[in-house]
Amino acid sequence: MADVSNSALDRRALRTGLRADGTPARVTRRRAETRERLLAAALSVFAERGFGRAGIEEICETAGYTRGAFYSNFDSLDELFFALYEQQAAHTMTQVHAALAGATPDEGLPSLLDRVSNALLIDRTWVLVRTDFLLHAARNPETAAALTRHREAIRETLQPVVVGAVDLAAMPPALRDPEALTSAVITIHDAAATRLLLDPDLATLRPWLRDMLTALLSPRA
Amino acid sequence: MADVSNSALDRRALRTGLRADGTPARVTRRRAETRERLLAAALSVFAERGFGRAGIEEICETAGYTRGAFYSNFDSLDELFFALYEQQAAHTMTQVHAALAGATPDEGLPSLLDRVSNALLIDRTWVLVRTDFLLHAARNPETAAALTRHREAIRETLQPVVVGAVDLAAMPPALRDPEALTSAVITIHDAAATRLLLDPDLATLRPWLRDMLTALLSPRA
DNA sequence: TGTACATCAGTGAACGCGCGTTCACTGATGTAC
DNA sequence: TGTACATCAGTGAACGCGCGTTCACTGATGTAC
Repeated sequence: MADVSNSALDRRALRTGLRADGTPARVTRRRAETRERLLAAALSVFAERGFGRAGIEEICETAGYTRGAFYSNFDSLDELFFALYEQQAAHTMTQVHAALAGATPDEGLPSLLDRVSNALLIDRTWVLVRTDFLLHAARNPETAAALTRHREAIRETLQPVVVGAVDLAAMPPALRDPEALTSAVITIHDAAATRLLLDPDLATLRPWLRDMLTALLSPRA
Repeated sequence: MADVSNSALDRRALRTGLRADGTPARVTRRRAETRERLLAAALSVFAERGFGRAGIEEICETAGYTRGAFYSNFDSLDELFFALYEQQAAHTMTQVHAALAGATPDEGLPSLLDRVSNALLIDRTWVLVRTDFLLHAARNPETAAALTRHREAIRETLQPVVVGAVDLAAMPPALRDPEALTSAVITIHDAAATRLLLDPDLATLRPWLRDMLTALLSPRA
């Protein structure tokens, strides 16, 4: 006599567009657009006020809906935040791939990394929200795992490029390992993003980033 | 007929312990302790919940007071947050000075920096709150100025030590400037703090930090 | 050191607003024929 | 393509809780003598 119906599961199914049997349910155009607009509004509200001070009301108003629309699409602000992160993370990966795809075979690493970071470091808005997400992750292991996964994916994409363009033997011991070296490159990029928070001037940031990467990767005696 | 009394000023005077004429008013022991306990409670609540989700009620409860005590000591959460930052920033400076004071003249830079970062990088709690403060600063120029000032102070303290122990001529161009070099050292330290958010294990972080600094400061051909 | 008095610091009750959450309803969208 | 019908997605009103803020009050602290 197991009760098959379960309202929480049903709602989940509704939101994720899966029927009870796993069949993808129709997702109407209208619904998809509402979701998009809510995500876009959330990005802007999170950036402006911080995740902790962003309200459902405010996000819906920004998106041009009433609060019911939110509850029809998400269970909680946390879920929306997570969805937003995944959307942006996917977008980031696309950008990185695009930047690398344009590479000529004999192009130097500095120029390559320049192009990658020009693609990534445009967006103060996203740096603000991403940092909030980092803090959220620091307090929530599940979120931390997702974030770490995404960073790993980026590292794996970048690693062959970095290793192919740097003479490992000329690196100091701690950077002779490809993984460590690529992580270090990403860390420098993170540091640049942090600087962007205090000084929004990209014109000073870009050369700084380039200089730092060049310094890190310059060959040793 | 200028009206000399002004209730906002009066309240400010009360809080800061200044009379209208600038004379320091008596600050009772009781009051000072209440303030301390509120700051300590705020640190813990901010760390646990994030600044954005921390409530006055929760902080007072943690400190063992009712909400009135808060309003008797601060005008707003922002003001408390700022006071907390200044307190901790002062503490940080003390720690840095203490770490440098213990130096022997012929001690190597790596060992020195090790001791500095051992003094600074203990405290995940404070890293959490400081990152929140950074975000707060990113949205609030006045706060950003205070934060930048504090970072400058640290750099000025560290700079002679770094310059004294590194062969500038053996650095890549971008790091030959003492200011840039010291900033870079601090940036690496920041990056380490960020890592602490995702992986609380100090045992892996400390060597990482040391390796990164060593790599950055290792002489070039 | 003790007492009387003045001021202060924190209490706790009261108020009210903002907003999260729910839900019956309706216009919008999609489907069947 | 058009119409009738079924389902869905978002509306907007209602509810109520949590909490920020105020304030008259009182026990604590400090001062004068």
